[in-house]
Amino acid sequence: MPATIRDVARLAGVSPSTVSRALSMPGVVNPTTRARVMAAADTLGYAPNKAARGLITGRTGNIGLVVPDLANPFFPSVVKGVQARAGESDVSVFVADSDENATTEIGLVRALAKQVDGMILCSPRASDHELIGLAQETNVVLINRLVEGVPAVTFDNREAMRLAVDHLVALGHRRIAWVGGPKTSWSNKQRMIGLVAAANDNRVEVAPVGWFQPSYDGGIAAADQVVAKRATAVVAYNDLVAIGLLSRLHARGISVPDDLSVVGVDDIAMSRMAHPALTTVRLPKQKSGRLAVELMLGLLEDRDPGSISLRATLHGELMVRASTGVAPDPARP
Amino acid sequence: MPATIRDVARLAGVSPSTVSRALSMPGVVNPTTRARVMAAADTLGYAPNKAARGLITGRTGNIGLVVPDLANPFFPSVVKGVQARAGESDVSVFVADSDENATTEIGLVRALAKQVDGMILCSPRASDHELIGLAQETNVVLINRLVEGVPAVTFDNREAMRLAVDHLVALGHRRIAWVGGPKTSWSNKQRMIGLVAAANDNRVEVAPVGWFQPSYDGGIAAADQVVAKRATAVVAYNDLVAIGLLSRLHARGISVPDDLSVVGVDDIAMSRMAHPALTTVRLPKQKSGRLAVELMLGLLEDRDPGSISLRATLHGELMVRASTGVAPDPARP
DNA sequence: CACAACACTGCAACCGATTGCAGACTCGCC
DNA sequence: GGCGAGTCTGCAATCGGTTGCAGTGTTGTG
Repeated sequence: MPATIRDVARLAGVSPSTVSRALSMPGVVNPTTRARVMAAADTLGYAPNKAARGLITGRTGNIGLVVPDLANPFFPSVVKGVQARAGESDVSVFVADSDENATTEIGLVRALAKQVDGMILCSPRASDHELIGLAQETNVVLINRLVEGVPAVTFDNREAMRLAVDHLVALGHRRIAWVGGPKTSWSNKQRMIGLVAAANDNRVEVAPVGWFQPSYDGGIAAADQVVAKRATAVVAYNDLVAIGLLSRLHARGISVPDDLSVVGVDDIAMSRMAHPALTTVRLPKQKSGRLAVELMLGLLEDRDPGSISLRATLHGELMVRASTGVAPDPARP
Repeated sequence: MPATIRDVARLAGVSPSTVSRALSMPGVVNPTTRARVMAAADTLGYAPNKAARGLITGRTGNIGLVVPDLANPFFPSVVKGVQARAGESDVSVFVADSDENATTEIGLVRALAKQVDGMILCSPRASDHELIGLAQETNVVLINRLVEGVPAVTFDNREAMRLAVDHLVALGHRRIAWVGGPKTSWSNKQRMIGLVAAANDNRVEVAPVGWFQPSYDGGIAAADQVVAKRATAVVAYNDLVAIGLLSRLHARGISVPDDLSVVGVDDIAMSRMAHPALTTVRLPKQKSGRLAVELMLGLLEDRDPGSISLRATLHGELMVRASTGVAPDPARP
């Protein structure tokens, strides 16, 4: 139904090859002819079929993006960053949601791989081994995950946790509970390590509470254990968990921040809407998406590995809001 | 780099055509041969190139989905529904975010149209005219928008508003404020009409407050005008707006639901996390996505229009939570 | 045993684009 | 006028598949 290159060629009275050249290699074709072709293409509303072009050039002008869960507000921000940067270079983005499932994730990559020039995987759930496998089948850029030899954009998790801890220490907290995310999550591990390191440097205690779903309900589930730890502050794996905590703490009549300070990580939109508004470490989510696309474009540009940077690390920023305050006076039980 | 049909053919010692048939028309090929082909395909990890197949069959096995804003929690739910249903039929989904921009939206559809069998547009921002245009260029299914002659899945907005109004009336409210969404939004119009109709039937007043961004900030912006309307209840265009209202009302010391009851529409995840938890009309978001895919598959199956249903209407469900209560006693100022 | 019917399989064309190569034409210069 | 260089254009092959048609081999029947 839509116009093909042959339709344009016929209307312009030239061969398809000339149309192709007129459109993608200006200068090599006679200006007069070119104008005629352009006019014809215009009246027919012609747009080249990217898939067909991809067959022969090996470049589709598309990239794929897989995220674990679009319902987690962290990811849409990344998606927006990716789409924005991709749009600037005229590449289309195919987004897919893996439902937090490693198998689905791999399946999606395989299904999309042939139709795109490369895949960006955000917080992938697959194993290092599987990711390395994918990376040699197709161009892969990771976000929020570090795997040997695979280009990646990551957040400086150690630094992020240091920001959180320094803030709490400055408020007089000496014992900090930690509500972990999924046990197998790479970023969870990084954050845990960062937290412990920052706590040690400050000579304050860390009380780990275990591993929870990175969701509101995960926070709800963790809250009572947090209280039992008798810490004066708690750092959660991410904002969603922190907001779950806030909710359950409120229900139990525990005052935040008077009895307990709460800190999250991510700074999703919901965090400033929470009661009290959540203190958190803002991660540059959109920027991570933009950067991932840039790495990808670099990968595609020169196949020569080593000539471009394969790593980018982004820094977080502490957003102090109402969920943190000075530690309760220990003299006052 | 990845295996082609020719590689498989060579390994199995047959021609490419046989491989093609073995894979997609079982029964027409000798079981022994078929087994050999399957084995070869397996060892090579062969998967047909959908784009190439699409060239000749006219079917790519992909569908596109455009939403206005992935950061609005309403849309990811729809996306998940679409992906789930599509996955069951082995079709891949390409998701794109139009940034609430009609021009971007159209551009995305055009860019994707050639690489997919059809496009699902959720809450499109484009004009009826433009949508009709798109619908004759490619297969289009709409969600949450009704346009003459274009297949669509919609929510019963009138009924939704009636549920909200009946609930409030039962609680004794006689004057209901209405915080509208974007002026040009189709669903906003429908909800406004539904609200007024339900109010008239119940002989209660409606006090419209104007049009606002369908976001948290939109709710914040509307709150003071709502208060000035001296209504005892307010219905917001959607939950995001309602939650914004809650926040600003709280800041002003207005008690919800004692002074003012608040009702939203959508039932996004955030609504039950709000303080107080938001009473709202739940719309079956995932289901709308699933259904849209089903309409699309029907469209693709038989090109014969008229043989399949082109319309589906989904019903909402009232979720009573803590943000609504009995109307304050008018005798007690 | 001859011949028809049938089940499989391969050849070749095609989908919509790109591109190496060669042919046609123009132009300039001797 | 003839020749070489240079510019532009078209032919045909190709990408990875699918499919109509024809050809081969096997089987069944008279």
